[in-house]
Amino acid sequence: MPELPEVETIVADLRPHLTGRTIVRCELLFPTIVRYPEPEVFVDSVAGMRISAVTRRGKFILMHLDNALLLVVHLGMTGQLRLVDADAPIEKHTHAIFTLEGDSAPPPGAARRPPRRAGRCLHLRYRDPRRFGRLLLGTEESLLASKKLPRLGPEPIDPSFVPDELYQSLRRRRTSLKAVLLDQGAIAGVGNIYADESLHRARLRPDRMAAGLSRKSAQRLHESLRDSLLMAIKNRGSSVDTYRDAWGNIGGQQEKLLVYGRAGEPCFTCGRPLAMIRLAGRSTVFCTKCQR
DNA sequence: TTAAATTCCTGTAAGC
DNA sequence: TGCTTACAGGAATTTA
Repeated sequence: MPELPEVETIVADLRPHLTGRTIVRCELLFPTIVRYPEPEVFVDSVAGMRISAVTRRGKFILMHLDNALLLVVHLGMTGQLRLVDADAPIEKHTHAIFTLEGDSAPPPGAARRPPRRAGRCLHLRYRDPRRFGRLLLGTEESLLASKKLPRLGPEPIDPSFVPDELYQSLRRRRTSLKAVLLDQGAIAGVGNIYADESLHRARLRPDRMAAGLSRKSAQRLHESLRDSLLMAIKNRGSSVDTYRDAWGNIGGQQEKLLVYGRAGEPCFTCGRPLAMIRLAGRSTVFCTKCQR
């Protein structure tokens, strides 16, 4: 599942190859993947637009276009954004194809080159077997006003996100720690993998009430959350399901996960089998001995 | 107002 | 072997 580290990896990969390029046209093979505006308007509006920047907010990929327009991509569970040669075979479940202006010169400072040959058109393709993802287009104001882009909490890896901010958002909530971590309005970008990982690192039970957590424990959670996310970014994300980077490669963090996907297996710290419960509608794995 | 439950969707794996 | 069924989950929507 693409969470903050996976989305960050894709954005960092795409940025040098998309910045400054123009979208020649857009083709929707599955129009309802566009949630706003109407698909026909979307297709007409992106054509001819230049991409001035590529950024991330929570799990959203933001492509900044002319006229303050944002082309927004949310990958949902199985969404993939790939940069490929225009003549590459179209994979099953490809829902949108953006043809980019041809330019044989690779962008300066490109760490990884996409698989393309000089003089060929590039495609940015969106595929998503489970179709939980979505595409949006609009100004930030219009997307927020229409509630297509939700109000998001602070970025957990931003230096401005301090322990006290986490403490304050936890103490207001009468639900589990896990539920708050998954709430995008509380903290942006955390999903099921890194919620479980950071709670384990912080030695906190996921079903503990958020309100009532001590300042000291909140500080520990703040640190482990940042550590989990930054380490995953360093390892280019977790490919536990279908996640692939912009070139179709898997990440490396799945090899290093402490609890996610390891229910019944021994805890790396104490050896006790990891427990699994259901919290906030999600399977939740933790150690009953190490996490209190 | 807030929290919990439901819904969407398809590939995969378990069970018979 | 082949079919059926349960499960995975992000977030919008609905219900409590």
